[in-house]
Amino acid sequence: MTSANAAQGTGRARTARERARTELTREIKEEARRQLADAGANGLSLRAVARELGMVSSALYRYYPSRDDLLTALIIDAYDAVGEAAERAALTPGAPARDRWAAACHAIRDWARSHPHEYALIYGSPVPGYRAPQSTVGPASRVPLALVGLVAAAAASGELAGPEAAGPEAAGPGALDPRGPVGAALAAQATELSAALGLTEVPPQALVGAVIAWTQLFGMISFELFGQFVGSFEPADALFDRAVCQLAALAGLG
Amino acid sequence: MTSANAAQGTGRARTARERARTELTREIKEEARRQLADAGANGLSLRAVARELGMVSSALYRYYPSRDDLLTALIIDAYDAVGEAAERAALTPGAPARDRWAAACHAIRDWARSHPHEYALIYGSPVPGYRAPQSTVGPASRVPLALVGLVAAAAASGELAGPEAAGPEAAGPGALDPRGPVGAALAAQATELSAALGLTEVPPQALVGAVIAWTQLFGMISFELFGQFVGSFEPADALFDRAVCQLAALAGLG
DNA sequence: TGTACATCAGTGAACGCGCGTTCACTGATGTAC
DNA sequence: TGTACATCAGTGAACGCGCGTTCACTGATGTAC
Repeated sequence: MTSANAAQGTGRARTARERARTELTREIKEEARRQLADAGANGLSLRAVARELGMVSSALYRYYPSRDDLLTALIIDAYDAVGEAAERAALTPGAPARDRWAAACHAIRDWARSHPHEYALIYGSPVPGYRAPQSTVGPASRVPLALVGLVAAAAASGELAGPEAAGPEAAGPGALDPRGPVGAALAAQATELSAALGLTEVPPQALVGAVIAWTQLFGMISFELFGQFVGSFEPADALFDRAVCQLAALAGLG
Repeated sequence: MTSANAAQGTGRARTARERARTELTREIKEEARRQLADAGANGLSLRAVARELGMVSSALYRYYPSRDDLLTALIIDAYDAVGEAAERAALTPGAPARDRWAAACHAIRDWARSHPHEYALIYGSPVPGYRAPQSTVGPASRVPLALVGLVAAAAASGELAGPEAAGPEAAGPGALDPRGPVGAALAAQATELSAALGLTEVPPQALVGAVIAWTQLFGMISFELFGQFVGSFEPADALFDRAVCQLAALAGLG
């Protein structure tokens, strides 16, 4: 480990080749991200990336075996970036669950607004002809896991509002009750999922509430970024804030 | 008006040319929709459409002056189709508002599931390089109008649950209250919008609730169609049903 | 009813462009002795 | 420390493909007299 050219984790020396390789890999992805903005995922072109980097197109094949592999790398990076933002905001220890929830929602929205094309890449229409490989699944689940984890933590600490806290009228029409116990089919899916996640202490209706809130959150962000609010609720800040409060209530954090 | 070749609305005679033209216009859009499925909006190609119809590509320019105009026609058709489905379900007279709400939500989801590529075209990531013209705005607002109209009708008939019906705990933390009065910024946007729509009788928080519910609805459908539920809540029927009930409550129809 | 003219749908060739991927190669960097 | 060999990043040409759009044209359909 001779200072300058020591490898980060291992003690192996990093050769100039290795350094050049990581650097160029980074530059390729950076340029590709820039091109997502102009042309979208379908329009991402190895030739254009190479051209912009001053290389010949065939040289890129030393770094990514195909266009789809480059796309996969971008997708994983994007999921990791938004996932990390959500985790960082959600896992602030000490703060009440409700505040952590709001912080996570805002962190996700902020990331989406500052990276709209990467957001579209992962939460927009599927890229035709592209099948996401297994390696994207882990990164993709970081955001929902962070949100569900929040609810699980609240359940563990007794912060979670049960259905009995929902007031008299919420106890009304049985299965239609939006905050009451979930139906059998849904409960089965929920318990299976929470078992898979190792979160057995979270009650099914809270998990379901968190998942529904998760979809709402991204519905809101997608409408904002994809232009459905043009001419009505734009800017969408106030609408978003209110939705976040409602979501917290749905997830039992209200 | 000599029976067979009388024009539909006007009394003008329809020539063979006119009939051929409407027929081919229909066939072009039909084939283009088929290609959306394979290649997505970016991949929609005039040449491929022409090839499939047994025409030469330049012939299509008699029908659409450019690729983007064909895309616009598809977008308008899609908005109209989902809008009509929503209206038909929402405007059933007599039924209670809550049921009409659920019917509209299910009608929209059903349309989306049976036309996933058209759904992606209008609610997915924006097509790079394509600017939606003004003519799409009217069709695009049919769905939100149908939903807001439902809430407005409920308000007019006294069916709408006010904030006071939300139970003791909902009256809690002032501005954070998810069902209480909306803040000033949001109220201003809401009243401006309802004035523009000519729906002055609907209170701002009900309008805001309807809009938030609208975003949630499409968040749910997008996640279902775009694959975010793969491996967890799939099929999403039970989750969707529950979300719809919660949405009705948020919109004041619960 | 028949004829002369106008309209317009569809053809075929062309322009100029971009794409992903393969392959044999040169020459620089790294490694084992 | 120096040399022989192996590794591998990047080149340049090529393959075969598809695209949107323009343009001069042919020939069928429609219309006015």
